[in-house]
Amino acid sequence: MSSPEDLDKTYDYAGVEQKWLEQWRDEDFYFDRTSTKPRYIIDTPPPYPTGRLHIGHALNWVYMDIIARYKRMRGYNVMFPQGWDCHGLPTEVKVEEIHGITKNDLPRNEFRAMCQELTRENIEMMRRSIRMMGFSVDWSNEYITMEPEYYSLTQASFLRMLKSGYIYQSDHPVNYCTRCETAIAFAEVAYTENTTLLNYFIFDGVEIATTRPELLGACVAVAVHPDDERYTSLRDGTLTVPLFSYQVPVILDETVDPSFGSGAVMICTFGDKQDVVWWKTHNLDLRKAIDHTGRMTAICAPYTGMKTKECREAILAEMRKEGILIRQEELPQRVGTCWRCQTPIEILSERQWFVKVRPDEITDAAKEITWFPEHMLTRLLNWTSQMEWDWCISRQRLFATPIPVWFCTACGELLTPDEADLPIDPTVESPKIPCPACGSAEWQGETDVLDTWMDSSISPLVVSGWDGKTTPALYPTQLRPQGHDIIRTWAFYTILRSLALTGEKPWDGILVNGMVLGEDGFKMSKSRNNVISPDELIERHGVDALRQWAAAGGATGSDITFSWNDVVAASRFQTKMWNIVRFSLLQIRRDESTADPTTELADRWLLAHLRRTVDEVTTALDNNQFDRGLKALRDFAWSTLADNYLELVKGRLYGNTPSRSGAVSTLRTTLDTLCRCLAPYTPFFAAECYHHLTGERVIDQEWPALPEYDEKDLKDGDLVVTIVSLLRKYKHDEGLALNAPLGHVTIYTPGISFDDGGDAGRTVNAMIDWRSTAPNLDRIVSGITFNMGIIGPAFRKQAGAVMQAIRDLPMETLKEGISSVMIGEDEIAIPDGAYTLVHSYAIEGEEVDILTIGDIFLAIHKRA
RNA sequence: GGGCUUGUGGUCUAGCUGGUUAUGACGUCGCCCUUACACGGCGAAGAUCUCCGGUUCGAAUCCGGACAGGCCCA
Repeated sequence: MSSPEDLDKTYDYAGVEQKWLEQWRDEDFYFDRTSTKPRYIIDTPPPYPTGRLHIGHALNWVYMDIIARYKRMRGYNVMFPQGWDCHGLPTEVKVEEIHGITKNDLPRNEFRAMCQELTRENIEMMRRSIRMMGFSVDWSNEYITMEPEYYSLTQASFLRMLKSGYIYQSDHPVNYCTRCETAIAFAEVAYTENTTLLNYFIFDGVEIATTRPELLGACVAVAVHPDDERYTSLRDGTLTVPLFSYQVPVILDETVDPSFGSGAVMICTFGDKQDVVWWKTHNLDLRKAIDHTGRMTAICAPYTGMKTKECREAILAEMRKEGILIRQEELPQRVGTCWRCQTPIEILSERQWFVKVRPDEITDAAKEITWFPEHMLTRLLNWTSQMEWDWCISRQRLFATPIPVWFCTACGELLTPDEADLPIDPTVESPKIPCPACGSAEWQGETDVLDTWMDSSISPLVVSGWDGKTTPALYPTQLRPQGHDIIRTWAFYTILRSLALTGEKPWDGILVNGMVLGEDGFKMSKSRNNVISPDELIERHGVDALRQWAAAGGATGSDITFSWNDVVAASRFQTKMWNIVRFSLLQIRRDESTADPTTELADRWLLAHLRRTVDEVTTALDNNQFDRGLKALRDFAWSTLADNYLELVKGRLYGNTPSRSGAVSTLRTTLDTLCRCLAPYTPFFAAECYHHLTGERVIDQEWPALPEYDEKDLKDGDLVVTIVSLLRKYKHDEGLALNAPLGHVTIYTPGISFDDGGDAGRTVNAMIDWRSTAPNLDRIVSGITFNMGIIGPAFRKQAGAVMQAIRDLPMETLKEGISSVMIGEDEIAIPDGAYTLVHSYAIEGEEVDILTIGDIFLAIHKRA
């Protein structure tokens, strides 16, 4: 224990945080694979290594770290691993930018190496941030998806799902980004609003409206509604595509909206998702008009090689020339764009790899998982139930996990590697065997790579120690913490993959955090200039203040509006708490007695409240209600302990009575307990205080377990506190200083006899006489109030009538007390406590001021 | 257009399995530098709980509708 003189007057968060960062060892937070304690594995979200941790990460990691630290104190063997989800386009783009190249300028492997190098640098920067924030990460279980140990597992998972029929390849329309030159999944499509032109033109005599005239060369049919009488004559016939002069069938389909445009729709492969549906149901031809670089193909001659936009203008110009363009209207629309680069997506038909989506399996598993908050489950269920296409997992990129298969150049036979040989890059390595089907020795490696979600969706398996084959003994994990923005992606894919690979759910629970909004209430964005960086916050108020903000800024799961106020309040709480510790240490240090401490009512009362607070915090943390727990602790420390208890016992602490050490020992227990409870929230602050108090490390302590308390101590203590506060208010109203002598006060507590050990009198500087009898005063009933909590349930519909009947009784009757009341012919019993009489007092004899709390009277004798 | 969600003093926020006086913070006003803390203490003012309707003896809380915001999607 240190001497109080060592404690600075104000809490130096920067110094303290630095000190404990140096003190904690990585080993302190390791998961013990040999332990017999119950396990608690957190499936930490692996961030994309941009090099910067943003405030949303901070929120997410604070939740996890609170849980990790709390569970350790509760006796769990906790794994809080850190992963890095490396692959993806942003890094490719960044590398191109840094080196002034495009990825096709150099060999695949050289480009990948550049991506890896940048990623390693970024990971290192983010590691430093995570360490600086004191997150108790288990670095012995770190994983990096681009490293061979990890992506060989990604490849193994691919091969297993290929074997079990979950993965197949097929020619199928996919969402395609022509800038990134890759297929993307629906989950990666973002939608933006804009206005486009709806062009009306004559299509072989029929008026047709289209927003995509550039796809005219990809037209494969014209569709009309079967009941549309305007087009009866066209049924079963064909039309000639203008400008391109080839025949397309006219088809009938109920889903055509006759009121949109002219009621005739041109179907192209593919203008939108609806085209795909019609194309499939009517078995239409496939005409590929756009290639994967976004240029028009040979079938679009003479527009071949043009970008879609140029082609659109050219075709419209040609239509005008031909005189078939009738008019153009503005049309608001939502355009699907690539979520990474905002380029409008095209729907192209390509040979791609797919994972089968089995919505029922996923739905069932999702329901077995405990969702915090519960309603987030609905989002996943809604998304799952409306899945129309399977998940396209192949990408035409470079920095990603290679798809580990080869094709025979002679016969097209597919060959997969032995799992023992993973990881492999099929574009670099070749099989040593000839083709089992045709005997050819020429192999072509698959150049497509895997969607990054294929990497990250096995994270719970990997941290549980998956060998690529059998379900790990530590599976499933206990908790997946993540944001609600990626429920349809990461949560969805992880459940799907877990079921495909193990048949089990990946986690027992999922904790979904909200987004952090800027101070203006909008999503943080550079363009709004409302971005707050964690660094800025830490610089100004320290890590613990940031953590308090994250924990208490809002209810778990809801979006949290950033507020400097909350951060400042957090930092003030630390100062307050620090001063409580300083003051207490001064008192503890003066404690020379070795005898058993004499406890007073106030001491027992404080411990009762402490126990209740611990219970509240425990329940809150067990239910991921971080804000509730922290608020309970702040309220207890500031109000109950500092403003009430310390004020009550100061008199004892300053004196030398035998009950002094009772107060000291109470303070010791209370601060010890408070530090432990604060440890998950503000680990640096708690560590520092605890060290001063006990000389030990709070991270080595167990969660507090306090004895049961006596309800009477709680009630009587509350009464003393109320009395003190009433007397303070009285002083305030009388214009007296709070420490001014108040003279003589008689307190009548009829039926209750208790001993406050003189604490109340010393606190308000008065001589207090406690009487367990009613005072000898004349009193007049001046009104009545009803306790609806009793009246309501007891009388239901009759409540109003009962209250009126009681009000109608003569004051004299009420004064004597009633047990029943007549309503019409019926006698109705009135339960105890159903009403309270409001009194005024007639003062006789000595002139006293009267204060009342219920039936308790405080008589203040104006002269001592 | 659909699904989910939110709407509480000047600002942010808790409560929302219905029950006396609606939580806390910041801000505002008054008094107090009482030997831990003025980043403090003691008090005060400030809310028709978005609006309308319903259920109920009783609604911030449950139901329906409107308006507004957010997220996800068509």
